Amino acid sequence: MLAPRRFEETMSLAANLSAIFGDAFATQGLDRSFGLVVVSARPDLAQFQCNGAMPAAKRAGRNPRDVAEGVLDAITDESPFAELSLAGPGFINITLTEEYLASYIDGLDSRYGAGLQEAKKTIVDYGGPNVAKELHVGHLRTAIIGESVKRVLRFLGHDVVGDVHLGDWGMPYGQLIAELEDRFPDLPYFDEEQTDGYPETSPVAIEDLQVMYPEAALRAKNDEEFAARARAAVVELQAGRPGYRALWQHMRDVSIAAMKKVYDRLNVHFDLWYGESTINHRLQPMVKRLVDDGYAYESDGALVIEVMTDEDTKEIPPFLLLKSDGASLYTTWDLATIEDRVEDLGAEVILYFVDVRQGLHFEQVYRAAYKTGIAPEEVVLEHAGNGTVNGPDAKPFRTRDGGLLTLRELIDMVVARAGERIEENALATEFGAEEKAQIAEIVGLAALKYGDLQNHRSSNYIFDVDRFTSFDGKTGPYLLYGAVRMKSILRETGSRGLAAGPILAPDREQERNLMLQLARFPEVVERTAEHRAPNHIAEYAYELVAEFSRFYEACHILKEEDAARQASWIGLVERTLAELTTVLDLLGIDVPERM
RNA sequence: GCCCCAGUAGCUCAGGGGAUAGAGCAUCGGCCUCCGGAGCCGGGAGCGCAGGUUCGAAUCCUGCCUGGGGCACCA
Repeated sequence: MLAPRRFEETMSLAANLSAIFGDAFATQGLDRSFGLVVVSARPDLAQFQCNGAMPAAKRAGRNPRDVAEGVLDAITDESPFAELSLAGPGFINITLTEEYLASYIDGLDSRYGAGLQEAKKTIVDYGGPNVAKELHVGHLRTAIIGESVKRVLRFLGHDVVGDVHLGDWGMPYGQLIAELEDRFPDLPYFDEEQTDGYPETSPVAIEDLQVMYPEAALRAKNDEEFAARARAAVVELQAGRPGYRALWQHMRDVSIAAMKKVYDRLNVHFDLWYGESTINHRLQPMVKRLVDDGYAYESDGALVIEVMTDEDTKEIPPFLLLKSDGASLYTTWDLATIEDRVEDLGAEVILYFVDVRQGLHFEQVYRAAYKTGIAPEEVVLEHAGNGTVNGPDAKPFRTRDGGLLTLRELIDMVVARAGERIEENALATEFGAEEKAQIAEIVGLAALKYGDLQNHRSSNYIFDVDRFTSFDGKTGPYLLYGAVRMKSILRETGSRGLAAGPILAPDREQERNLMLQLARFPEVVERTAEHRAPNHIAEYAYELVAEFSRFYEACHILKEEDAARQASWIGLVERTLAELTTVLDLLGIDVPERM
């Protein structure tokens, strides 16, 4: 079956054609959706194809070739088509006239044919870093995949809010408070008599926390007395003990400041810096209601919600609402966060860009949310899981000594390698050291992001700094090179007083293919949004640059003697650069002026 | 034990029930009077196994094999 599509919403080339064929199917008493036109799988035969005659015939109990004949006969306006033909069991092959294609490209605006979807209030939950711990490799994918999908959804007209959703409310902060109390017992935060007037500056820097946290965590593991104090500290923190809250606020502030530096470098920007603590005020009322309404019951001393239903053939463990000591935990917070997002933010769609290994957890949370009415049925809760960044051994990436690599170190590594590549290739030789460093930063980040985003979000991939920073092949640097070369051409034509003119009907294969490529953008963006998977648009970026390179090879703009043709080509370069820049921006990748 | 995900070219990965399964790297062979050769053109090479559904399956279903991951008081 064909998936139902609402192609009225866009003005894309394929959508225009789909509308024409949809009408033709409708005159045959068949569903319009069978008119879906897609890029041909056989470019040697046609540019586009419509396969709807086969499923339509099956449903109508007719012969597919007859249906296709009927559809072709029903097309009233054949002016866009250079050729329409029937092939095989019922494929309709479509080739456009050069004039129709050129006129379509000529009419493109800054949306490149993409329509706006019905706006949904969408919360994108990505990041999820823990306070007091430096960002590490594990935070890379969620950040850049979430950022890209956020941008894509926004481009398509959705009302999108990105939330970092900090891990800021669990055991680590009890452990840190207990650890700090041991080390600095005289600090005012630990004086139970004092309830305000705490210092404004933090007693600990982020570097202190990064050293202290692992030590405290280890201690809690081996020292039961310490662990008990840490647990007690969490309870008091969550209950609102002023000194603990003030200290916690310091830890949170210095952590966020450190994280922002890394996220800014990645071009990842959150609208909300909410965290688990944000919904603390909701916990007690929510739990009380869930108990009162009979959803939550006691099991082994803990409070749980049954989330398995009669239809389930598999085992789903109950949702843990409160621990047996009465404390809340991440499940509680995630549920209350849904309540918060629905009630306070008006969320219609909540997307979680979190490691795929959290799959069962989210399934439980979503089931609990729907069952209890915290999420109304029409609210979409979706876990867009991401895989891991692996080392050469195909296991999650580690440093040589087995430790976790911080995200900052990872970025530095790629940027340094990109800088070496620039030197090796004797590029940017005329630039000063500062500009070179800026270029290396942009190129390195493009290499890192494109190396990641070209993989499907849910698959693991092998991190290979040499491959990612290579200037050959399907890499970030190659894409930037393509964009920079376009800029270079436009600078050159501009300096010669040459301007863009109307797009003429293509008279070379490479010119036509570039136009056809430019026209594919809308469906790619929609597919990216639908699957919450930036690899589709990453693939498209490569195809676009590759198509441009062929055009560049075949159509020498400066040498072209026909002024109208030359102006048309300049216009084509302008449109290609503009679309590519948009595509790269949707991936969160910046383009330098020169490199 | 149960559940989830994956297995596609030598390597790293795409792939939307449709025709002849695509890229990049590597490899072999071509192309520099030319806007930036970081390029372009071409060759060889592949869907884990066995069934099933379908006019049509890498794609959907079942079983098996292999690998990774997850299974309430950590997040």
